[in-house]
Amino acid sequence: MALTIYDISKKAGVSIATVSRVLNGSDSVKASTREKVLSVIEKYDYTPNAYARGMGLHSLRTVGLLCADSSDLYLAKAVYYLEQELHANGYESLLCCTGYELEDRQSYIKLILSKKVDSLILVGSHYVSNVEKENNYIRDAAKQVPVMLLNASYNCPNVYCTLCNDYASTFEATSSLIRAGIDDILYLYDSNSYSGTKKLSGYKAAMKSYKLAAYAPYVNFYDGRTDQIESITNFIQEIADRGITFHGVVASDDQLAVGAIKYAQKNGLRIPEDLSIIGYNNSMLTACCQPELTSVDNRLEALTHQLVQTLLRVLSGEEMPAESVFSGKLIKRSTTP
Amino acid sequence: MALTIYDISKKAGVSIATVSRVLNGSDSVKASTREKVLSVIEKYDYTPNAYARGMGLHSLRTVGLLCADSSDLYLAKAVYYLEQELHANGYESLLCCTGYELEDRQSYIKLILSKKVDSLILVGSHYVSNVEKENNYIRDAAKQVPVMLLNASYNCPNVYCTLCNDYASTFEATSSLIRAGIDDILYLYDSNSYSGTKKLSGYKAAMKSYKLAAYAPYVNFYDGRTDQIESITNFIQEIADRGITFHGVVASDDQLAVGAIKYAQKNGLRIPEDLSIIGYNNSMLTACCQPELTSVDNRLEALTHQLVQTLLRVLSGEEMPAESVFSGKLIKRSTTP
DNA sequence: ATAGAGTCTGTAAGCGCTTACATTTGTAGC
DNA sequence: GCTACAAATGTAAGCGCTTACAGACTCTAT
Repeated sequence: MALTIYDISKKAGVSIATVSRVLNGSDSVKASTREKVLSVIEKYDYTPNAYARGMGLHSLRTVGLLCADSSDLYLAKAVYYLEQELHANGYESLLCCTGYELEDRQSYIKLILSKKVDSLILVGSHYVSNVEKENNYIRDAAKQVPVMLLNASYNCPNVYCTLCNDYASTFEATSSLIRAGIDDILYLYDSNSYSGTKKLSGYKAAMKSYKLAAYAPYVNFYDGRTDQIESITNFIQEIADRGITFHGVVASDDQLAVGAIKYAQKNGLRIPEDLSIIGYNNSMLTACCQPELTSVDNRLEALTHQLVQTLLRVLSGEEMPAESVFSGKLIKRSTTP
Repeated sequence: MALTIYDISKKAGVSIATVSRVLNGSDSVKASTREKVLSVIEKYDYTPNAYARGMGLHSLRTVGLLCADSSDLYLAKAVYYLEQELHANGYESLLCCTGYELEDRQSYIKLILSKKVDSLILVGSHYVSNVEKENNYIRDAAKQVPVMLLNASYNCPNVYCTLCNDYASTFEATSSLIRAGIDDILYLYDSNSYSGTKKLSGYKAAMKSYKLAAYAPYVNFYDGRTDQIESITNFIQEIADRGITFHGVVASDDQLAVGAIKYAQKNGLRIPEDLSIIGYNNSMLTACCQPELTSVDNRLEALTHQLVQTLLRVLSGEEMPAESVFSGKLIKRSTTP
């Protein structure tokens, strides 16, 4: 059986309260006593039982990190930054990969709340649906702990949002192609999430402001199949085969954009002369393809940093703004003129 | 304040013991009583406090998942599979991104063990060093809980390893190029970890068995800088500029291989005629480049599945083999003849 | 010497649950 | 209707910790 605080107190010749105080860094312990206790703890390599501790402390400095799929390039990066930032501030992360189904995410949240996390971070805009009723689970969770949203916005007490202005970024990306003289621009997207919708509107608004016709087919490839890129390429091919012409592609995601690059290569189209392409997220994929991909950087590192800082302040009782919005920026590379 | 078992017992008109029995699925509760209790639980949306529970049960069904960098393509996928499989079996994952430094990983482990996880999973071969002393932390941790290694092998009581035969895979990959008539093959690697060393030996052995000279420069690019691919390309360029010739590249990682592809493209070399390239991990990058990358699939899904199954059995007291070794396979695409 | 004000430490009452054991209730056989 | 036994439920003692409160000690100012 592992050692308990009683064993340590006995060996150190003090009461358990004193040991507990040393453990919790209380300053009302005489230096010599502290030394003595610490040396015993050290000697026997004692680690306090976290269950018991959690009961007394009402906080184990743990937050639940929910993301749909931690193997997604973008989400993985977000999870990484968040975990690092949380750890640096003394918090640990309970990771949950909830998938994209509403029901799964609900059962996950229930479970995670039973572990008495201090907060819930929902990573990715998938967590906010356009169907209001489907967001009830957020509302419910927020009754118990502060809920932090990364890349999505939802107006509800005790919910804090940190996001990029995806509408503006996509508007700008689209406009940049139009200004370069391209007027038939396809918008590829694969998600009806909060930010997915914002991006789509940004594209549409840009086209409309130049009085151009919008065409935005929805690509339904959520699962992480290895042939995903090929599927995207085929999808675009079908569109072209239907006689729809386009000289520009704006995508809601770098992966979709890579699919477009491969489509162009398959058809002997020159990039960017015959087809200009813009991705989103500025991921490592931008450097893997040839030519290298122009993409929108949505400031993930800044977002995650801000999110954690907001969380820490909320947990310490400060009044904080419910929404922090950053601006993305277009990183020009070789797939655009 | 959240509801406790007392509130529920009161509302249901039974004792807390009965509620507890219902919660734990004891069969010594009358059906009608069970119904009554369950309906109250349902009505008030009660979730038991996991810490209090953990004290009684001596397990919170949580395992610590340590990986160096969850944003790494390969590790992220591993984390994803592991989390899914664990969750499906009623376990949750405490994620820790420890970075690549020994000290950080030690402090992380200490912390995570205090949270009384049921096991520790070390994701990635970085965790096993060739310097025996540096592996002491594994030994220590294994005294407290079973330690599972993914992609590495370490002989120690209470440590269980699930891995792919990287030596054989790299031997085979290298040999396949040699058999295709290429005799100046460069091996690119970026890690001196357990599996890194195995792969390197596989390459060397293959070259030696055909009496060819090996040349394996070490690429030191751990950090996730976005210009990583470019750095790799430059690195290879320098080698070529030094007058070293090579018509084949075997890499310990897809990303390194992509760097090689870009090097070829920059220098107008045809792939695979002038330069053949083989990657490792069979990641999504294989589909992002042009031509598509031949790569070694190291059976990640099978590995993670096996690892969790082994863990579950170990936790339930079964005697299990200390090592499970899978065979990788070469997935032929367009960067090889 | 002694009250008063610190400073340090100990005592004991929880925290919300599980579970051994005690008690009550139900059932069958007479 | 009573006994004997099984089934169902309740009582209460932990689990290992935190922390309010009380008590003991030290030091200063009188």
